[in-house]
Amino acid sequence: MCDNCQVTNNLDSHRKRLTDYPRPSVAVDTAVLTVHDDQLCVALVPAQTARRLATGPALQRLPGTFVHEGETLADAVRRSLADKAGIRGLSPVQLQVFDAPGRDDRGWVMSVAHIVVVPHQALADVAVVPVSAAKGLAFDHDQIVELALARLRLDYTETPDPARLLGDEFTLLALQRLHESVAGERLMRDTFRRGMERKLEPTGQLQTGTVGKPARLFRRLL
Amino acid sequence: MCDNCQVTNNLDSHRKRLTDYPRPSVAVDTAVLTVHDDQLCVALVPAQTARRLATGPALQRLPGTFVHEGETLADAVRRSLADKAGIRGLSPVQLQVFDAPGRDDRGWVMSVAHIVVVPHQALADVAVVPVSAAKGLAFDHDQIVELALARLRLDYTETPDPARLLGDEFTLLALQRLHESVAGERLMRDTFRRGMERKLEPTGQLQTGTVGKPARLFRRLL
DNA sequence: CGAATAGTGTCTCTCAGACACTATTAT
DNA sequence: ATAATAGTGTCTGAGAGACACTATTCG
Repeated sequence: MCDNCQVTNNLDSHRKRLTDYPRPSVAVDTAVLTVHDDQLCVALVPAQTARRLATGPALQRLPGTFVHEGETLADAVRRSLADKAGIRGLSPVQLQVFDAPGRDDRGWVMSVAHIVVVPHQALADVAVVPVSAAKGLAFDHDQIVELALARLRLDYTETPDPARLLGDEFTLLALQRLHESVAGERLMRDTFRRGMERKLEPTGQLQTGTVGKPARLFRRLL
Repeated sequence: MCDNCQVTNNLDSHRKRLTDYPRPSVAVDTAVLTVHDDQLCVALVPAQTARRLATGPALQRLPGTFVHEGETLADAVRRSLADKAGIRGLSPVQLQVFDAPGRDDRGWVMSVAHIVVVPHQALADVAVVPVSAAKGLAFDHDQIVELALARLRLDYTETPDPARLLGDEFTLLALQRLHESVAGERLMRDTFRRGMERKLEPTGQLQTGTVGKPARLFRRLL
């Protein structure tokens, strides 16, 4: 047993040692997802890595930052996105730690992957690409996008617009279009309506100004 | 070893070096789960905290350790369990990072919670208590147990003994008893058999030496 | 034999998938 | 009127829940 870690016998000696051995840098990297033109998209920023400097072609990466002392991971996510895109009021969800030694050629860096979902308008200043085109990213960010995608799709199979991209009131058609964009495939109208209508309540109001029979507006239950 | 050197080579000059940031200590804490006497149990070790020194009553915690440089989180989990219980050949599954500032009164410590499932015989040297009795643990370890429980139960609803507690061959009754222990409740025989038999194949052999009609032995598919 | 467990059959209810039909609006 | 969308009805097949029945072993 390493005696840096065998610390439980004497608290005072351990207090000294906590900062005495090597510690990793801890970063957060965030898959910022949105829907634009019926496409599920992810925000990317330019990467500044040794590989880019050496080989030329511009690498892209997910926005991220190192965690500061006294800050939670979620706070670090919010800070990095506020700095890079001016987005606020987010609720980051933690996905997984990426800890492979050598994943970052700058040294010992662990990254805690997060997911955040925002309306497309909030991403005016950021490059956004369809998730299908987000390949070949820096570090292990391809994997993070994969994970985020799987998580988001799972959430959207169970709950009507859990990320609240549509606001509080919406029609069933708008909801279905959104869920189809997230899923990346068409959904059956009957099954979708039956499944979702149980988790919604009608507001009593109708949508106006559209072609066809006016649709009822719904609100999320609970 | 000097990680400053390997860092400075690759960094842009205008960037801060990795080691210029304050870095957290990163620990792993593991919910070691097992089934004993039809009860789902978790391994606990004595905790040595400031609170314990102040108030007297013995606190318990999940086994854990700080992560070493050049080591993955899974390796750290294996090392901590090999040291404390002599267990080997594990496949730790990562659950979640606990990062609340102040969660550890020794300083800035993040803990990556893990789950590991082992046969009860492997835990001879460790104190094991039913999960229902694992309350009031040190740090945020109550939450980790909760999470681990939810995860394990989810896995066991979908797959026959995913942790392979029963070995490679078993009867449907043994499998059902195990799944009931994990779930903490009785399961319906019909539904359980129908659901599981699709994911199993009969070995062609029968169990011997038991009361009643001899049961077929099954093996996991795939 | 009776107790205990294994394995099969079958009825009902729910729900997904699929299709058809009616209703209401804009152009 | 026609296109387009909203909403409802209904048939079918798969599967869960529930119960009953037969089969095989031990003591």
